[in-house]
Amino acid sequence: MGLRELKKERTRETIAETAIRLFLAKGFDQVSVTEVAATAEVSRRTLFTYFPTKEDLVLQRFADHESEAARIVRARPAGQDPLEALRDALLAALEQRDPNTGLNDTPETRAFFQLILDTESLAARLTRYASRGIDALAEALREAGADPLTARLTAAQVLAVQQELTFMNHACLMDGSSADDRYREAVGAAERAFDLLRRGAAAGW
Amino acid sequence: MGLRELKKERTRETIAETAIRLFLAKGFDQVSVTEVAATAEVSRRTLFTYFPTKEDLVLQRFADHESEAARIVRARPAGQDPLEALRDALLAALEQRDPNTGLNDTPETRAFFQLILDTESLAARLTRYASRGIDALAEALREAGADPLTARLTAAQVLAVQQELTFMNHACLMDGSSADDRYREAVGAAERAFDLLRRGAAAGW
DNA sequence: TGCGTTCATGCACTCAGTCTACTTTGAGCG
DNA sequence: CGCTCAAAGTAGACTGAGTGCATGAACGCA
Repeated sequence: MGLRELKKERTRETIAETAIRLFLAKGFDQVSVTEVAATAEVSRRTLFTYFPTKEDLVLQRFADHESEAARIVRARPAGQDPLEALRDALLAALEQRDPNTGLNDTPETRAFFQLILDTESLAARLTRYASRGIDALAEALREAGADPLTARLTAAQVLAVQQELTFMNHACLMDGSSADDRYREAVGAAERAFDLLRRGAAAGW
Repeated sequence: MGLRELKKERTRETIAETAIRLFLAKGFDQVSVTEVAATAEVSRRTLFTYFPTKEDLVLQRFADHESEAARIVRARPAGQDPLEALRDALLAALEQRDPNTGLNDTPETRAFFQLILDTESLAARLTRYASRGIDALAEALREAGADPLTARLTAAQVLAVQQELTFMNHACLMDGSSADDRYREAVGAAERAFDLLRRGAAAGW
């Protein structure tokens, strides 16, 4: 990687970091793109070559995880069921307090989540990234042997449920629980969720 | 209802109708709010008192259906399972070629759907409305006796799956099928979807 | 060292959405 | 009726996001 690539990467990082810092401090709508650009010491125009919209300053990191679920399914051990692989990956992420699970209670992560939930345009775009992941996951499930219909339906269900679990974890943390307090419940909820996916609502009521 | 209310309602209708007509003819991004206002013969400012954003000119009708699923659960016959009620409602909607099922092949409805799917900002906002419905449906499921966790998870699953079914139906219609051609498959897909919800993925693979 | 390509910049522009101050008009009442 | 008030509409300026274009700076390579 040449010096050129390096500087680009660094500029990109600086811009996103600066933006998030300002947004956390003052609120997404209270900070203009012009202010972000000035603080990051680039021109407005440059900022927009790196990030197509203001929302992407915050969310582009999620875009990279768009097809995470599909990746997990493809990388599963031979013979393992896709749903099992997804469940295990989620449990592992919970154990590591992966921010994406909503179970990370460092002040920055909590504030970051809250920023997104408090800002309509950010929440909307995040939901959007999630639903793009459906296509990728459905494709992976087809490769795993599911018929196209089941693949799509299951993909939609899995991602919806994962997002919901994340929200619930975050909500608990914002209610005052520590991540460690919440951990057992979060694991229980995740297991219940995959139980629902595997065995259906009939099994639980 | 006084003359005042009447005129308000009429103005609202005129604006939305005009907007959609223009958007269908030229594309969402090719029509400015100013043009819509001028064509509808109101001021820009008036338009924005009726519709908070440009997207709402197209989508506000969906906002009203936000808690449709919750309503169906609450209105179900005594003793009937909520999932059954939702399935029956979906089957009935398919039979009536309800536009919300994606199974309506009048040129206007098809074009309308396509407009939304083709326009990133519209698609994003629509997804957003759908996920707002989760809260309402979860509440209704709790009233029906589900524990809070199961209620939320199930609500998320049901709405995700319904949206997916709608997309699939619309995609088939855009591929050239007539609504009647697609009807049987659509019913099958819906039944399969609720089967997945009720009995889980394990039952089908 | 020089040359072409890629990247950054400044500036002007369009368009969404808001604010303020002003005019119109339906509703209610004597 | 006509008066009056509040609700509704209007005009126009303003902020801020995002784009197009022409120009300048910096890297990579010979």
